[in-house]
Amino acid sequence: MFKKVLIAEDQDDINIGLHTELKKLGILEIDQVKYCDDAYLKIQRGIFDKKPYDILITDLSFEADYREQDYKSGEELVRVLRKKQIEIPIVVYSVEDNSEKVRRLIHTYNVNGYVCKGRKGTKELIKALYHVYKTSAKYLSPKVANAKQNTINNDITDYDTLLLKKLSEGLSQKQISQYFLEHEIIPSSLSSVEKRLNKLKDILRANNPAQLIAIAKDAGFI
Amino acid sequence: MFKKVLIAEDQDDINIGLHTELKKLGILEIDQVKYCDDAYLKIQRGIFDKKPYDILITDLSFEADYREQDYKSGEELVRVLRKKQIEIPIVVYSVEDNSEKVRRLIHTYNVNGYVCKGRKGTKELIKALYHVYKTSAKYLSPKVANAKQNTINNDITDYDTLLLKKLSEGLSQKQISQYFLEHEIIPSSLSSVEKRLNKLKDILRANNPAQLIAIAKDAGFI
DNA sequence: CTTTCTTTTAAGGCTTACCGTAAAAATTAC
DNA sequence: GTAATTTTTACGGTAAGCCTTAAAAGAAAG
Repeated sequence: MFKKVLIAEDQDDINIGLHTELKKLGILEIDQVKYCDDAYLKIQRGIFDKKPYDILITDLSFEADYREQDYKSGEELVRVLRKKQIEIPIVVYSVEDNSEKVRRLIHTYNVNGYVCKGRKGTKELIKALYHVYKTSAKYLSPKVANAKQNTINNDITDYDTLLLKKLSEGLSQKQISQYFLEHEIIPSSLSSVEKRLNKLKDILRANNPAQLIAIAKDAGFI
Repeated sequence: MFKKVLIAEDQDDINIGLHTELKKLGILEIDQVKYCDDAYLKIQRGIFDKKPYDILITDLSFEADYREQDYKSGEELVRVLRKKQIEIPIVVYSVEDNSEKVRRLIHTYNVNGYVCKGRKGTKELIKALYHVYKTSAKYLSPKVANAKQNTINNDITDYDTLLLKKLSEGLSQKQISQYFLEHEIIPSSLSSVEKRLNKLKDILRANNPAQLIAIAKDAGFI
């Protein structure tokens, strides 16, 4: 099994829980950090000292506080690691279950596993660790197993989330069109904004902008 | 200190973490449930057996799964307990930090403490437990300490929240008026719905229904 | 009971959203 | 290069939301 593990997770109760469980697996070196910047530094340090971590377990969302951070989320941490060619095995451990995000992490950043926190989160995490240790295949929680296929992509794009965000900020469709024009985001015409919004209402089964925002908020797009 | 504690929390890693920490405090009987229904039954059973729990620590959000539940959230659990006159001390332990929800829990359901999960969540929870054990005052995490005042948002009535809810469900103003008429909620006219919505937009500083829903969601009214 | 005040309802013009159609521009295919 | 396809933009009519004014109904005061 892995011997030297780094956990990036800001919630302290989860840290205690994970520490308790991983110790039971016989993992001796378990380092835990509450900020992504610390994780990055520790990983770099490990490489420098020729004692690299065997695996990184990271959350996605980290609460912002007084400490200024370069990397504010697990995704940013993963991005910089891969960008710097640091090929440490990574398992993401998060409550998020948005397929698009999972797909991105798996395919773009080549993370080795994605485990959803929940009633059986730690059990699945342990399964994922064994899985990643033994095989080269990706481990995915049952909840997000469908994210493996990189094909079906009728999901929500960055353009869409920006659109929803602007709508939730009180801009009219006309104003959004104007905003897109000014910020050179294409398509920017009122018609296009309308069309996109229509598609979103179709996908999210909303009758009007108000319900659209309600659903988008609940689903976590904005 | 409390001797018999019940924890309602669905995430298993947090359960392990809390168990580890509370055991250190010398609490002998720590029961943990992953569903609100189970929490309710256990509390009832404790009273029936004349061995009631000293305190309930509960999360707010519970993930829905195959098991059908009567009480689907911590708030519903708290509501039914207070409705049945079960005056067990309660500390809510959640990631949510919106003041309106905290205010509602504190004032309407008379919970004894509200602790935000986070980097120092368990430490604060322990502080809250001591606080509730020793005093009759409410314990609030620093993040939500401002929720103590019950003054600010008294303008928003039950009528308003229903209105916002219906709006978020995709009903047009006309349909909401119709709904009110059918359910004998007064005022029900389209004009009145408009007027009230206008006032809400004024209070919550929203430009249009979409932003209104966004703000209401964030503030926890719906 | 009458007057006064507040709340509720009604009606108008005016703006924004919604929906279909179609032209213009950009991609892709040939 | 042209033709075909998709994407983006434009326009027009209907519905919904927005805003003001004012009448009708209810509640409070004399």
